Amino acid sequence: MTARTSNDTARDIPEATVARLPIYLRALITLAEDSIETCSSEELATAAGVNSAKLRKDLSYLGSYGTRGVGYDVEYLRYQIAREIGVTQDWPVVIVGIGNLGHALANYSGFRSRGFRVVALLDADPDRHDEVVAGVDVRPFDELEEIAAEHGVAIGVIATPALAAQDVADRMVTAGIASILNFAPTVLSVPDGVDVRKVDLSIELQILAFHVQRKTAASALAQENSA
Amino acid sequence: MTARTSNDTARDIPEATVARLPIYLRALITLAEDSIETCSSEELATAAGVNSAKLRKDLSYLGSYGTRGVGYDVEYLRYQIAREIGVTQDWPVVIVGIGNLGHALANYSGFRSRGFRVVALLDADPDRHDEVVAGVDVRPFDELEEIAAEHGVAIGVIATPALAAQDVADRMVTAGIASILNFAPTVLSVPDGVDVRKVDLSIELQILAFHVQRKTAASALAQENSA
DNA sequence: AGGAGTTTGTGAACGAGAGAACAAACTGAG
DNA sequence: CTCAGTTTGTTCTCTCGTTCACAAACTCCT
Repeated sequence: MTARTSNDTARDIPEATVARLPIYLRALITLAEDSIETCSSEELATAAGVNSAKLRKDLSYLGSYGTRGVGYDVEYLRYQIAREIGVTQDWPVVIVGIGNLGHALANYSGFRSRGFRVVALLDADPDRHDEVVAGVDVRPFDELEEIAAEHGVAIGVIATPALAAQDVADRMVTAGIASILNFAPTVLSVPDGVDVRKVDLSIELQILAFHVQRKTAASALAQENSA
Repeated sequence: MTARTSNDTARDIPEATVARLPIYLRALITLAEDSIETCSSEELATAAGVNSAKLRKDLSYLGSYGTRGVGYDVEYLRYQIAREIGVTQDWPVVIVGIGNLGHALANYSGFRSRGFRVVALLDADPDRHDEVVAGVDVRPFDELEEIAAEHGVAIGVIATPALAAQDVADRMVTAGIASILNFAPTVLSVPDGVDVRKVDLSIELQILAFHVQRKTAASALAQENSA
């Protein structure tokens, strides 16, 4: 997925593990809210919806933060994972495209609570400028470079229609944004070293539909055979 | 991911391949719109953002729909993939939770164009009932079973806050909905045979943040070494 | 102190997915 | 008809990820 460019000095953590760390983090936060101070790999795995062996192996890539015979200290492990992911620091983010989805993203509380701060909402449509969404000004798309430089933005979110997405991505790359979260239903082409993650709502539904169809086809066949 | 319950009579397609079929489908639709009648695996692979060998292997699970020395007929392959996924038929869908995200989902045109028809928007808040969003009535959550039965709903979308999500999922399962797309930041526990896919906005950002951090840490280190 | 009972961290087996490479099958020119 | 050129479908290998199983390390009770 992500291009490994430079020579990895840090021990590298498998991509599959990285994708699960935020899940563990959320589970730990929930446990902490319930005033639970210690948990076993089994308990944490259940809370995160994974196998306990997998959880232990994942955590072992970060270091040895548990105590045998006891388990993990919730607060301590929570901090270690947060530090590893990088959510102990503040991440300025720009969102481009203030349609329905852009609105939803701007209002999503899960961003702010994880250290992601929306510093600007950008839209090409002049009618939307000077609007205020979720306490943030909507600015002209042309100001992207300026805003990115000013706030040190490293992460950009694309919530435009498919047609505009590639242009937006190009401009983001020019502006020095090397990590992009793309909600537009398009394959983006970007230079090496730029990290793109894609979220596609209709693809998720299609995958579900495939499984539904397979299930119903299988049961119809079973019924036929038993007749 | 998905629990394989029944004895698979159909040749089974690897999960990784299933996840890519909708991408191929979209690429084919784009090609068709550009009046391209034939394409090679290389061209289609580029349009879909994958390796051509992987594409050919994926397609080979569906059957042998290409012609050696020629390539694939765009329209024919498009139909075959659509049929395999199941998007040639109509899929009634309910969305629960009409916040910002629910609104965005209800308005998302990519659903309707792929055969997903939103038959109802449900919300527990009585103030929202009889509102109309994207041409669809907002109904009380209590009517879930009734509506699901009436329209033969097989797929449910959860766009509620985290706290409500498990209850909603339980009710969906009771109502016979065995495929759930969950946008709430929670791990759902469901009986075997129920298929849950999760989309988590803040997790995607956290994964990006991890890579940014690693990149900047690596370059800082490189700079240090060269000094 | 010692032993029974837990629970972590990890080595090793296993399975799934990615990519290279090539034979099979087609087209079109001569 | 034959041969060169093209492109698919598939086999093989390698890498990555998952799971099992167990030694190491800790607690607590006697």
